[in-house]
Amino acid sequence: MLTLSKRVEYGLMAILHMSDVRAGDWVTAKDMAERYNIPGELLGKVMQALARAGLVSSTPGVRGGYRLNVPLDRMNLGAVIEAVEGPVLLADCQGHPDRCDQFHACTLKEPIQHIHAQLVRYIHNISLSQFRAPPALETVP
Amino acid sequence: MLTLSKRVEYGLMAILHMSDVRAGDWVTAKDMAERYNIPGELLGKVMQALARAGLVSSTPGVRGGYRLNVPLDRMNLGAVIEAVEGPVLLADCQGHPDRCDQFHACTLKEPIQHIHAQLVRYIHNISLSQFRAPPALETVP
DNA sequence: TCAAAGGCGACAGAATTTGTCGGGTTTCGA
DNA sequence: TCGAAACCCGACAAATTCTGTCGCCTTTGA
Repeated sequence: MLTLSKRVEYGLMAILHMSDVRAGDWVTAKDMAERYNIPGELLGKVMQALARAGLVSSTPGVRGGYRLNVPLDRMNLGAVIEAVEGPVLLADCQGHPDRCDQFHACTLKEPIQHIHAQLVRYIHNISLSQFRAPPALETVP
Repeated sequence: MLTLSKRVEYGLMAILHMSDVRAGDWVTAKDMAERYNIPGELLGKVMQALARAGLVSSTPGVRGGYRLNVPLDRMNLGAVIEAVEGPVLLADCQGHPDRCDQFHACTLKEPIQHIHAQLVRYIHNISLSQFRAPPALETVP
């Protein structure tokens, strides 16, 4: 709960990596997989998902690879999560209302939709540039 | 990802239920399980976790049960999640750094701690009174 | 024309979550 | 005083989800 999946982590690592490379250069999934010790085929799938969502561009062929399609500071955590895992659901009754044993007795349905909307907005406001900001300067009272 | 577990849902339903009952009345896990169609033993464990965290009081014995220990508007979502599932982790490398195949190559460690701290603060600011607020009045620009 | 790359679907293994069972301990009331 | 009803707790089985692997296809460029 509230834990990023491996796939999202891999996607974030790849995105950060690509943002370090000379703009316009193509980077292969294999390269990144080796560098970060990520299973190659899995990173491939994650990259394909990011490409489908338009966050990165891809080109096949022998000199192919991936590159960022959007500058880092215009990407956000919510977009990456949704690209890699599909829509965020706060409760799975939002996705599979049929498989919920609490159906009509449930007192959470409506409030969950409310909180869900807040949370989605929240994660879409977390810019990926925060992922390379200097360590948080916590305000200690 | 970002999905509330069944156990947290059950805990929330129980808390909302108890906040509806005359203050000071004891409610049994069995009663709530039947009313909301929740497996009894499971709800029992969830209630025990809430009790250990001090959110509810419990009393054994034939006229025993549970009751709220803290008024609804002073409870928050983060406290319930942590009571039921233990500490929130944004990445499981925070809990099991050993089992992370990316160890030193990982570029996410520090930023994740930063975002994690933000997120924990965020969910602790979601008051449970929001779970029975009227439907969200979205500000449409 | 061939090696190297992305694209995709199906599947096995691992891990987590959910639910069940059995046995305790405490309390109240008949 | 004794038993029913409740909380308490650990261990285990079942179900689900997540992770990782494999095979085959298409595209590109030297």
